Amino acid sequence: MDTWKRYGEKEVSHSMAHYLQAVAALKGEKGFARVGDIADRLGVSKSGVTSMLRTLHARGYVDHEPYGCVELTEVGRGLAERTESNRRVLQVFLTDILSVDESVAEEDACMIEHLVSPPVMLELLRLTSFLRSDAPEARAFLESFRRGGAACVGHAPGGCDLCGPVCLRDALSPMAGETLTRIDDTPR
Amino acid sequence: MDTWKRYGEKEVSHSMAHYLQAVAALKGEKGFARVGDIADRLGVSKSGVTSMLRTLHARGYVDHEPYGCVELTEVGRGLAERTESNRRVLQVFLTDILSVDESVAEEDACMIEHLVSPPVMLELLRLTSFLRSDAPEARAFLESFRRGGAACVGHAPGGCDLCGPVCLRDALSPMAGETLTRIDDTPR
DNA sequence: CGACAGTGTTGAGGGACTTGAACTCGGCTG
DNA sequence: CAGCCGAGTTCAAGTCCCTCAACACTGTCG
Repeated sequence: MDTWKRYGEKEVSHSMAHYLQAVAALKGEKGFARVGDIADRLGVSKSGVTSMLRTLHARGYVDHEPYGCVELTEVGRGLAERTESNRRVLQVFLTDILSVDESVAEEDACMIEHLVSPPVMLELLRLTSFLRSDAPEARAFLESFRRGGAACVGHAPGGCDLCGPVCLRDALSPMAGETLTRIDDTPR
Repeated sequence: MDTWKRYGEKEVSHSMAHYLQAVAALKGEKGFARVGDIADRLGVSKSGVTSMLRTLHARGYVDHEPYGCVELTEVGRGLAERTESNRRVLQVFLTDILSVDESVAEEDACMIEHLVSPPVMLELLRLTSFLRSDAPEARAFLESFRRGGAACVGHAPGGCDLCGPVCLRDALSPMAGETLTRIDDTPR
């Protein structure tokens, strides 16, 4: 099993994804993206930007002639837009459905936005939009869920069906802060 | 905005998380964890293992005297178990709720297991277990959802409420393979 | 005891990403 | 048109994680 090694073979790394998003955002906001603006926006040095642009150019994601502005290629723009959409959907799922703090949601979304595969994003989008719709099944479910629906059905010393030998709830609760208080064992 | 920079400041990196999980798994399976076993399991060189063990030891996650077996510290065991639980919950959410292919779910879970924060995991666990329970609201909702509930409510040229200026569905569909066929615009 | 096989470590080196210092480019300004 | 200044680049260096090659340890068997 070496699924885990594919981590380094992702189309874009976390850094790359954010450089691409920065370029796209600057183009949108000011019409052009310069090295210094990218550096400021990302909080990195200009030399770091130059060198990352070299990498991104080598991969065919940006065009950048020395001392000039940065342009996204078709592929680069697609990646930037996809990452941005992923982030947005994740953020909405985390805040609106899971009711997690805005700031936590933002951070988590930012961490994983570039790692979630298209099929998963597509289904997550569908789930989120359905849950946010006014379909009666959705409203009924969400209401129950928000009132404190199940956690760890089947929870028992030595293992629950979902989280395995060491209950996730037990492992997580001490670190989850106030969220903890909403969890209890009484399902439905 | 430099949330994105905290990526490198996570408690454990992707690699570390998998080394810790490997040690925990080997201890569980054979009672002890040796350098070579860890290397085989992860598909890395033994020297890589030695050097990572040095790093993990420096952080207080493992004990390892030269030429001896590897032991997890309390903290290390906690991290390994938490990551493992995260993976399991994510996997179940992806396969059972989002109905994503087993292999895709496995890969995605593996990519993000160490990045998702405890409050999010806790709520995701609650959502997943509630949706899998036999509560009537859950069954009704899931049934509708599986029949093809909404995607991109509000979808319109130029932007949908959820996925932003560039619709996630449009960006994703060409790459999502067969999943695509299950998506259409007709909500409920 | 002593050599061998298996196991583990060290060390040199590489790729990705970052920084800071020093240098270059290009356009304003006096 | 000379000088200056802001913007961008190059270069050396550092960190993380990995590899391969060479060396060191350990336990077993003759």
